Amino acid sequence: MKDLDISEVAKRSGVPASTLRYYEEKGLLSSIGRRGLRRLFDPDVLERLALIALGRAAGFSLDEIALMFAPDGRPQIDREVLAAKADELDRTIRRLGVMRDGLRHAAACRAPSHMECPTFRRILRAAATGALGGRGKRPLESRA
Amino acid sequence: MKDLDISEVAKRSGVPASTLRYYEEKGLLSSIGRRGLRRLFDPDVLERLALIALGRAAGFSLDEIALMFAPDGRPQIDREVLAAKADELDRTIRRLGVMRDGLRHAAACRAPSHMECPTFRRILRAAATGALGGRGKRPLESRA
DNA sequence: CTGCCAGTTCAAGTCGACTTGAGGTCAAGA
DNA sequence: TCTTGACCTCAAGTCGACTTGAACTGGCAG
Repeated sequence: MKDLDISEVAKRSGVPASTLRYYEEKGLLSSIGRRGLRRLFDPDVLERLALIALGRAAGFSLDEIALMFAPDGRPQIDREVLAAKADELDRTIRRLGVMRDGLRHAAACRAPSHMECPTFRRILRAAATGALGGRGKRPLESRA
Repeated sequence: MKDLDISEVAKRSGVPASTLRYYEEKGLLSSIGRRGLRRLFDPDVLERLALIALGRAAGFSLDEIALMFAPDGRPQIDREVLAAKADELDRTIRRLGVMRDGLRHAAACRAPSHMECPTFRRILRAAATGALGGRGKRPLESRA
């Protein structure tokens, strides 16, 4: 009785059934068979889902993650790719750190208007020149 | 001859004309008049655009940014909002730092398969429990 | 045997920030 | 005066990761 049905996988992993179907369609995971119409999953799928979640948390797209699984299903992760992503995260972290400090400063600044604060104006200039990467996607989810 | 036409603003700010129209439609900025059909902008719009770029870099949505401008056009930024965003960035930065270290480790790890590396498995468990916020939006643009 | 309902498929919708395309206007240079 | 072409509007498309809805199926409890 090891095989799991989709709701069981959803419950144990916290991933909605619709997402599981979507992942299967995308080739990120596969069901081991069917009982009638219903998918049956090998319990290993839970580890696979953890790997996917990890990849997502690291900023990989689903397509990138798909490439990290060898045809046989085992993770086959290129160390260079990992290092490159780590470097990318490093740059992002630095950028966000600058922003955070700027926000912190602006929040505490006693100048009557932010525009009169030299620090704020300096950061503003950086933003205007694109140095802060203002054209990127949103750095995180607000969860609000 | 101070007023700028849209291509002039685009050139000086680096923001495409289509985006400028979009921003105007969204209420993030306004043109000062028209010459025929053509919009004319006050040079102040460049500062406004810098502010918008800054807000985007900090992770605010366009709607949030719109709220930061008082009806009279001056920035009217709630210090609490700034502090809250700074805190949010702090959490993101910490999360990304964990990820970066994990990636770095996995990239350097000599275990034959990542699954045999205790550190990797520990991070994997964290991802599985959602501790790494795997359900958020992508942390940054790959720019690739 | 039968009805229920969890599960299925496939297409379409959502969200945010823009971009693109079709078709129209008009100030300015030749 | 006529042509040019930058600008205009409005609708629709794009991208990624899913979610939602309508219509359908079939294993299992009664």
